[in-house]
Amino acid sequence: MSIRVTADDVAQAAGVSRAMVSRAFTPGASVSAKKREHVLAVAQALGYRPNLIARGLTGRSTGLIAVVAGEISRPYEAWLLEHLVFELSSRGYQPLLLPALRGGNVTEMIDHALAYQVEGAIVAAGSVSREIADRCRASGAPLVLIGRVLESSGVDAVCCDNIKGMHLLVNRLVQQGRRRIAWLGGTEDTFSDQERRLGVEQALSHYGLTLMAVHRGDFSLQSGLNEGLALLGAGQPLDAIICANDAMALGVVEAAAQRGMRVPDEIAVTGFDDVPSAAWGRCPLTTVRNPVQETALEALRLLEARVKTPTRATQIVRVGVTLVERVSA
Amino acid sequence: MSIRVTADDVAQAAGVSRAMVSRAFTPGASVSAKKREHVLAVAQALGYRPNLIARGLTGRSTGLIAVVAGEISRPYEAWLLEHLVFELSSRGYQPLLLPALRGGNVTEMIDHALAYQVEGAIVAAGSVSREIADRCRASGAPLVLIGRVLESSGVDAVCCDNIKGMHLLVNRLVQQGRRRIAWLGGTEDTFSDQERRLGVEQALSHYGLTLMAVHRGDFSLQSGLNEGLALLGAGQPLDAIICANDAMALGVVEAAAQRGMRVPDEIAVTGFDDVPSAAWGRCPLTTVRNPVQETALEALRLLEARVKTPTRATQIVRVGVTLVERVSA
DNA sequence: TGAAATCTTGCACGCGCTTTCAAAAATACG
DNA sequence: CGTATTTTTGAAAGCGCGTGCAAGATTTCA
Repeated sequence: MSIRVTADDVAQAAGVSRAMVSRAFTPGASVSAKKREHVLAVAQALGYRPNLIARGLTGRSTGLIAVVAGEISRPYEAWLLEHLVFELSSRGYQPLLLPALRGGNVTEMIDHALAYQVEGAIVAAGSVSREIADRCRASGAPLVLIGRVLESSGVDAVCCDNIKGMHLLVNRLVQQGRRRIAWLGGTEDTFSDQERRLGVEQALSHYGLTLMAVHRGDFSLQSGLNEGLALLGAGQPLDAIICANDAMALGVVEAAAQRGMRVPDEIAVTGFDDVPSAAWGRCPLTTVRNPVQETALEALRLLEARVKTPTRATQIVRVGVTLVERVSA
Repeated sequence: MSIRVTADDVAQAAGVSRAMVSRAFTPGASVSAKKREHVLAVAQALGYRPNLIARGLTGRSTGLIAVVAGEISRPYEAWLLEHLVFELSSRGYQPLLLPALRGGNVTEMIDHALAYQVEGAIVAAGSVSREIADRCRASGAPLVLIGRVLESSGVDAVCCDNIKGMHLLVNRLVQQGRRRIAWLGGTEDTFSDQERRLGVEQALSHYGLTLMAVHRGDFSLQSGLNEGLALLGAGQPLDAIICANDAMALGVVEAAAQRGMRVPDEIAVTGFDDVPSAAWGRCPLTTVRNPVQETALEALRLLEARVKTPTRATQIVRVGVTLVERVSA
């Protein structure tokens, strides 16, 4: 078997022209059924598959979609990525995975991916500049954002309803009689962090309340533990800590245990996302369900819609959230 | 700005031939420094980047590497994938992510990736047939296996020392005086499952012991809980449960809590891999550290070495493991 | 059976790029 | 200053594929 079998080899072996081979692999092309079958059989025997790279060159689609994901080892990102990749490849696309390096330049990564003639890009990490959005548009590769919205920039996005989610959580806490509430935020300059905090403050002010303390972590379990210890040791009597995501909430639960405080009796802790591990462990989390599958689906829908109609109006989809009541609050 | 700027456009704008543009972008090519600079400047201004798809067609490398990962939402797979992707892209490769669907055909996926002229494939999930290994070789795209070994088939692989890991664990349990030991295995037909179980039985027989019970889960937390409840409720007095991975061990810890049994006093539980979450929660796991970063690095080294020397002898790298002593055993 | 309509097929071109080759320019050396 | 050597450059030939076009084969219909 040769190192690389091309359409020419198949044509020769099947006694037809090279064009016929190409047509045999193109559904709906003008070939007699008999000949197509024959060509396909020969191709099979020779182990031939059309070179998708070469095909992409002729103007036909490459099927490549760039996916920029955050730190995959974090539960939410991993969960989302899994759905994204699954949906993508079951639709015949190939995900080109770009890591959003710490402090790494998403712009540069997308730029690089563009050189592979990707048909589109799904960005679920880092922050995108208007500039890169324009580059994508110029290349005809639509951009879809997940979990972040680039205002008034013509970029489609899908994002859960952070504000409503936090309203649900705050309502519950207040109804439980909690009044001394602290906020543990995530990485600064993060869209989710900003919207979620806004949601908390809105809901609180509706009850005439304000945050008693504000700390900031980096969305990781470890930072949840650290900041949790700090919050609970500050001498200020709190009765609830609202965290910007589940991982940090889990860390805070741990911190409470280390401080000998009972959750939820002495202190309530809430998360956000409802990642799989939120339901487990010492204290199952009361949290907000962020529907990943629906998110992934919507992102693809947006992408395909824009490929089909590049000029359609920018669309920002807000997927719905629901309160998940477990034991931590 | 045109929808797609090509080398021709740049050549025209810079007043040189298209070949010059190509050379300007090829390090070490024969171009005068002055002209290269000029061309690069014009290219920059026009927003030109060489089309990597077209470049790949000319026989130069595409830089694409297929990565087949398992269920990304599982901690170990996510952790490994993160390292893999990071190392890959910091070396200038682009990971093409292929999901190993449940019951999905790894063969078919790789076959598809081959059509993208990938330079190699790293398989960390599913099981590969000899057949697909041959196809890869024929295409000149080396295959590297992670965590699984395809005996006598000329496929390079990197895999941790499962046997030794289990010896370490069993030694510790026995030294603690535990004798009534059960095994909770993972998905059947899995290389890790088989080797790890073998390791346990070897070590046990060295002490003249045998397993008191054998159950099987699917490497998930949930199955750990289910089987843990079953094992602990079977009426048979156990003093240790050795699990095939951390996730199941965490589930068993949970099961013990539900049964009102104290870990490690009444029952010891051990994991394998030392995923980040193993150190957390109600009962930090005593486990075996599976060095992911080293694994990822070795896999790339193997890949590159074989690309460079296709005929080199098959190499199977066993990365070392260490015992991580925490509280669960 | 013959002409018109319909399929089927092969040729040749182009996608955007790299690279060989030979010609042209620049440099070296006597 | 002339020739030998080296460097720089452009023309052209692919890489593997899809597709428009026109010629050839087949079918249809009168």
